[in-house]
Amino acid sequence: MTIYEIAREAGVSASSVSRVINNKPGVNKQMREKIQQLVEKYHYVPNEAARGLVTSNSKLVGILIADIRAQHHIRGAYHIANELARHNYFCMILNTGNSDEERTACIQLLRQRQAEAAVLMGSTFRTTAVQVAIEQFLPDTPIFMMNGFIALPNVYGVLSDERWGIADCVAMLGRKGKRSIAFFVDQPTPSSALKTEGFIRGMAALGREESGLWIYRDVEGSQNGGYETAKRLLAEHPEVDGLICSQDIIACGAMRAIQNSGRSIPADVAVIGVDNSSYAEICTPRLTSLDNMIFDSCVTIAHKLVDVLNGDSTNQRTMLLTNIVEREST
Amino acid sequence: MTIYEIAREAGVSASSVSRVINNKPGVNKQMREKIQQLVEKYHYVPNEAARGLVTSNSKLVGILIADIRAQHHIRGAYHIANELARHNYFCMILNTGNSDEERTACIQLLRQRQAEAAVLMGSTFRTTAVQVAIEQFLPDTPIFMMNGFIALPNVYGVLSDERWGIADCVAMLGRKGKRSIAFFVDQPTPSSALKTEGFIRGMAALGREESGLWIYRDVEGSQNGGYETAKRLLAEHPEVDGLICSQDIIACGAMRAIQNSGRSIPADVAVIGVDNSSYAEICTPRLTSLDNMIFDSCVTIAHKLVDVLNGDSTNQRTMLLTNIVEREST
DNA sequence: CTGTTAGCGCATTCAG
DNA sequence: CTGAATGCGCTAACAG
Repeated sequence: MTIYEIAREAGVSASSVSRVINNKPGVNKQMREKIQQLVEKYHYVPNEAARGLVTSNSKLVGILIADIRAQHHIRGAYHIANELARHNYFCMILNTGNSDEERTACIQLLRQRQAEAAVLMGSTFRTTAVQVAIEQFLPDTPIFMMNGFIALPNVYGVLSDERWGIADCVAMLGRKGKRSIAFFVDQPTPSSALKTEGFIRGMAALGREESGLWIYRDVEGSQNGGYETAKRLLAEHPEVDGLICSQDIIACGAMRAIQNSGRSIPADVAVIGVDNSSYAEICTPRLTSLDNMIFDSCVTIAHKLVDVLNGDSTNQRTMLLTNIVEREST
Repeated sequence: MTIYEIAREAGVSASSVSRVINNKPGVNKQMREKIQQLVEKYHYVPNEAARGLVTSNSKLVGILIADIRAQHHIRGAYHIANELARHNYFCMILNTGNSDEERTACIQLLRQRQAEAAVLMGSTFRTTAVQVAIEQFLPDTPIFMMNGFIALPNVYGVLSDERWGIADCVAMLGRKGKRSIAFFVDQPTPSSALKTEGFIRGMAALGREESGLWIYRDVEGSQNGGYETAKRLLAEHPEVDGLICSQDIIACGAMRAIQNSGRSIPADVAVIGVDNSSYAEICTPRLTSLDNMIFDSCVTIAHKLVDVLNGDSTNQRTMLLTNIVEREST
C-alpha cells in the first residue's frame, strides 16, 4: 500500500495524499476526509525509509551501551527513550560490546541508518578509536556522552564528579573512625581511573601515603568478583575496617565474604558501593552507595538532545555533583 | 558522499561502485581495488534507507519490551540481539509501556520502519489489541512471542510451562513439611494467571481446596510490594510456613518482612521466587527460584528467527519445561 | 566486464 | 486548492 494506491482510489493525486498524511494545508475539507478514511481502511502507514530519503531526516537517535545487561545504563536509556518519544523521536538501543572494533561498527551503523543524534552511555566510549570513528562517520551528528567526553565540536558530555565523590566516601568513613580502608575497582576505564584517583586523594586527606594503600584493581564486575577479592583482602589485611567498591554489585559480593569471616557490617567493616542501584536496596545489610546521578545525567542529556535537535545550542560540558546515599552498611 | 561521487572520482559508473560495495562479481580487479580505496578514503557508508527502498529489505528486527528496566527481559533481548548481529541483522529495542495504545503504536512503528521480524517479550503482549495491530500492520511479518502466543499464521510462540512449574514449587514445599503456603502474584497477565492456576493445582494435590487458599493478587512488582504484602500476610495468617512469589524481586521484599518479624528462613517460612534472576543471588538468604528458562527461550527464538528469515519453516508453538533452582531459602 | 536506464515510496517544488 | 514533474541514494535489470 502506497500513497499512489490511496490516491487512485480517492481519485486524486499522490501529492494530495501526502499533504493529508503530513497534516499540511492546501487540501479541501471533503477530500481530506475521504483520504483519511482510506488511510484508516487500509491501515496505511508511510514508509519511513522513503520519507527519510527525501527529507533526509530519520527521526532516529541511537543509544550505545557496552552491555545492556548493566542495570544503571539500561535505566538511563529508558529515561532518554521515553523523553525523546514525546518529541516523536525514536531510539534504537545498541549493545556494542566492549571492543574498539565493535564500538566503531556501531558508530558506522548509526551513519548507515542516518541517525540524527547519538548517546554513548558510559566512560568506556572515551577511547581514541571512538574519537576517530566519530570524526570519520559522524562528524556533524550531535553526540552525547554520558559520563564521558571527547573534545570534538559535535560532542557533548555530561559527567558526574566521581573523583570528588569517592574522596567524599573516604572522608565519611574517616569521620566514623575508620582508618584501614581498602578500595576495589573494576576493569580500567576513564571512570574507574577517576574513582581510584578520588580514593587516593581521600586517603591523603586522612594522612595516608599512596604507596601503602590497599587498592585491588581489575576486580570482575560481578558479585563473585567482589566475593573472591574480599577473601583475599581479609587474608592479606585482616585489620581492614572500611571498604569502598567501584560498583554496588561488587560490594554485594564483598559483604558476603566479610560476613562469612565472622565480621559484622558496619561495626567491624563499613562498606560503600557506587551506582546507587537496586542491588543496594536488596542486599543485607542495605548498602550505602555513591549516587553518580545517572538519572539526572540522562534527564540532562535528553533535554540537551531535544534542544540541539531543535537547533538551539548548549554548552558542551556539564558536570553533576555526586551524592552519598547512606544506608545500613556504614 | 554517494556512490555517484565515488563513481565520478573513480571514472566509472555508479553501478560498478554498487557492485563493489556489495561484493558482487562483474568488476575487473584493478577497478575494484581503486573503488575500494576511495571508499576507505572518504569513509563512505551506504545509505541504508535508500538501499532498503529498492531491495525492500531492512535487515532490521524489532524487539518489544514493556519495560526495559525489567532485568529478565533485557537479558533476553541481549542474547537475541547478539545472535542476530552475527547474521547481519540489527535489532531495535523498543520500550513499549504497558497500555494497549502504546503497544499498538510500537507495532505500527515496526511497519513504518519495515522491520523484517519482531520479538514480543513477555505475556503482556497477549492481548486482543496486539492481535488486531498485528493483523492490520504486520500481517505477513514473522512475529515471535516469548512466553506468549497469539493464534495467527505469522506468529510463533515460545512458552515456558509456568503452570506446572509453580505446581512443582508447591510440591517441593510440601515435601519439606510445609502446609500453610501463601502465594503472591503481580498484576494480572496471562503469565500470572497461569502461575496462579499452578498454585491452585499444586495446593489441590496437597489436599487444599481453592476457596481457602491465601492468594495475594495485584502485588506491586517491586521489593516494596513484596514487603508490604508480606506484612499483611503475617498479620492475617501468622501460621504461614511457606511462600511463593511470582517474581524474585517481590520475594526479596517479602523475605525482609518475614525476617523483621523474627521468623527465620527457611526454618519458619520457606520462600520461593520466579525468574532465577540475579536478585536471587544477592539477597540474604539466597533465594530458591523457579527458572522460567528465559535464556533458553531466547536462544530458541533467535534460532527460529534466523530460520524463518532464511525461508525455512518451524513449528509455531514450542513449550519449554521450567526448573527449580534451589538455594538457601527453602 | 561496463554503463545506461528505470524505479523503489515519498515530499516538494512549480504551474495551473 | 490541485496535479505533474523531479529527485533523494541506491540496486537491478538490460544492453553494449
